[in-house]
Amino acid sequence: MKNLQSVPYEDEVNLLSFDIFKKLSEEETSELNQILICSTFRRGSIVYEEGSRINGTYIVIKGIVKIYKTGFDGKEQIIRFAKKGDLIGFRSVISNELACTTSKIIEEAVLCYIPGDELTRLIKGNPEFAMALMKLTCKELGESNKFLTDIAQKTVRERLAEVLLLLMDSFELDEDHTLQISLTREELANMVGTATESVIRLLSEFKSDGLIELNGRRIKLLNIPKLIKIGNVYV
Amino acid sequence: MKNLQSVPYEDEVNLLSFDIFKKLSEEETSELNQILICSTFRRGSIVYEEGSRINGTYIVIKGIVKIYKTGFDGKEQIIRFAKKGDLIGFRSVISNELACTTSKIIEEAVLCYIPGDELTRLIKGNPEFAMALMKLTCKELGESNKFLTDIAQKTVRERLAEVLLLLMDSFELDEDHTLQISLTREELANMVGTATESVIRLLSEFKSDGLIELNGRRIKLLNIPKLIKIGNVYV
DNA sequence: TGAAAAGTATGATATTTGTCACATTTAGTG
DNA sequence: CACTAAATGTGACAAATATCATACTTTTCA
Repeated sequence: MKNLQSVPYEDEVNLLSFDIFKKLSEEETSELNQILICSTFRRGSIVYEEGSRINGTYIVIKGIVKIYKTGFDGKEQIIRFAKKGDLIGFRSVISNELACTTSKIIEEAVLCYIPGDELTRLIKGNPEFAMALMKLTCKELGESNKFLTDIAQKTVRERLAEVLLLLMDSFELDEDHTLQISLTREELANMVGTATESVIRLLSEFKSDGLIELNGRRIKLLNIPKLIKIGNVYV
Repeated sequence: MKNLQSVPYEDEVNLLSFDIFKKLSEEETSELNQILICSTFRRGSIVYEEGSRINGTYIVIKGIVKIYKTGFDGKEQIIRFAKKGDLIGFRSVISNELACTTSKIIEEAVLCYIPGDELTRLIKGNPEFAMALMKLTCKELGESNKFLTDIAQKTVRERLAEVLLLLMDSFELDEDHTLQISLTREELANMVGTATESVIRLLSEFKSDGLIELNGRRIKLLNIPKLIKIGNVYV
């Protein structure tokens, strides 16, 4: 139970560089800047836990946050990963419900806290901002329904290929075609919705089929068109 | 390809009786009333189809609408049912994407069309309304993520019990403990995310265990606590 | 640095669930 | 009302996936 602390982050944060805040006025931005509390969170830290009350939202300045639900038997289901520019926890603040997910840092992160009151004030005071936030939520809802359908209908093999491609879209590949996010096999399984062993087996299979290359947790995508075909992924 | 037409609906519609419009002012309500186009849709009608552009949203005045996505192999995944007071199609209007679901009438319905422009005007002009709409979306997102986790982790048996309970919450039981919605076994399967035959088998099993009683498509819930236990449903 | 913990890998096996075939019943429609 | 299509029900079987056991490897951190 260590690593749960966060330390203040002193650098300047330029809110306007994040899409979601683009619509804010100068005053709103500077006011928000006054209120923001930014901290560095170490790997493994829990930002908030499912079932707890959240009184504000966080904007991710850097790092990666894993957002997951815990099933009744304790197994994680990863809902999404948040990275630079993403908001986390804001759903529960708006709907005024207890957090329905847990947020855990998987790559050292800087997060800035925005109190719920301030968020509400911005929404009510700035229709353009409200609209942007609503768009964001609606897109997320669309993605969630899409993935729901995939989990319900696709095989594990298809879903694994799809998840690799989703990760590619979110975190890009480096020059070497390697996924820029490092996940354990168990985490991959918790995204795909399957057993860890199944992911391990399928990854080896993809590897021997020349679709990917494995170096510990680093995954290199060698044949993207084939992965698209296997995953039945249509853009 | 019949039944696709809708006929004008002439009765008075009292918008303020719907939660989502409670925050509208008198002028806004009467203006909206001018613009609303209400129609009766027959069973089987398609309101809008996945992939098409939607330029407005519909409020359900009466009846039941099935909202589903079509998987790559043509199989339906039911996302939700909309009933009196629910908005449909509004997600795509806000996010300005093509419809990501199809809406089909499964019980004769009256729907009123609200053009996207009007919806946007209301959101921008009335922060309370914007907030209410956002709450709605956030709740839906929470439910979607919850169900995603269930589909990923629970067995078909658990999910079927859960779905019966969800239907009970949405559509209530009559005095006779019978679910007030009539679905085919295939539709149940398309909610649960399984094969039709599996639903048929499990329903008979529930029946012989004395949990439910079947009369064609009418399902009577006899032992709700046991269904809760089987479905691992925690409120 | 080195021990403990966590993660990865693989085989054997059990379980769940889907698929196919076919009979029967029910519902919708001219 | 009768006829056709759709839906329901059941068995046999196949396929996909989970589970368990165990060995090996890597990471973590005291």
